[in-house]
Amino acid sequence: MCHMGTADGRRSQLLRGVLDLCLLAVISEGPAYGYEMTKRLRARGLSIVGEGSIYPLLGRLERDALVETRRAASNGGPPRKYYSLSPEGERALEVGVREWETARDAVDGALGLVKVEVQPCTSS
Amino acid sequence: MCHMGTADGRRSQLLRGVLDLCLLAVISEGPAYGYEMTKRLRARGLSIVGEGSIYPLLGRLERDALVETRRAASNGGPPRKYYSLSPEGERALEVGVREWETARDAVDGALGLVKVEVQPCTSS
DNA sequence: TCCACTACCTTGTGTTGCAAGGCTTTTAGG
DNA sequence: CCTAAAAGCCTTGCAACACAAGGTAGTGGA
Repeated sequence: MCHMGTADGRRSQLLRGVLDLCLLAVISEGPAYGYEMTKRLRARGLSIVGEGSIYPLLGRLERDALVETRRAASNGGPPRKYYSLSPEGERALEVGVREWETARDAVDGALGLVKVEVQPCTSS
Repeated sequence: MCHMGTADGRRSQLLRGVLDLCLLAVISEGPAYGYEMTKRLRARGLSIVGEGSIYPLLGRLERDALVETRRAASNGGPPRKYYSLSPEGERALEVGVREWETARDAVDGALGLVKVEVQPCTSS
């Protein structure tokens, strides 16, 4: 067996409770299969997301009926399992994004990071 | 015994790995005792933070020598345990804030939330 | 044949936020 | 004096979950 335990420590905990949201967001932009999602997420800055993280998560999303699955053969390798959002999944994504924004702003406030009001630079 | 378990569900998980940072940030603005920190955090939008969350966390911060403690009598009640940042704590706060910003931006990107570039409105 | 890549999944472990409850000291009411 | 409430502190037990590691299966090239 193998166990390393604390690989990155804090950073891996920062994604708690948001990874499923990220997955839903990725799926919402078009059906995808698990192996590809890790690459999509990695390309977006979530560099540490591995397969061991997302497959249990995808299973949970499927169990909660937030995603629908469909099998399709691949050109080289085992058949892919494509995930797409269910109507409930879309709603969960919207709700989750709002929850994330709220929590994010609260943390920014607690950390003393100034929230910048966006104002157009028109010469009034 | 008592166990409720899933009180809020997702929202409580969003604070994973950031609560200690929030605590360090609160302490960095002046020594504080635990009971008061929950109120300070609540006033800043972290409405769900309870004592059961922060006391084990404060213990961990103390064990890791990120904070220093000092006892002081209170006007009514048991003596307060004031926490203040150690030099290591200040450094950990800086590093942690940067990690949070990175993770936050990555999540924003993965969720498709547009990042606004801040530009000063000076008449150049 | 052997290796590498694609693609899926499971098991085990450590961290940690939280509910619930208990302890101590002081002040207020009766 | 006795009780109750509040201010403070702390511990126990649990469930959630991200991750490392490893396992399986199919295809194609050296």
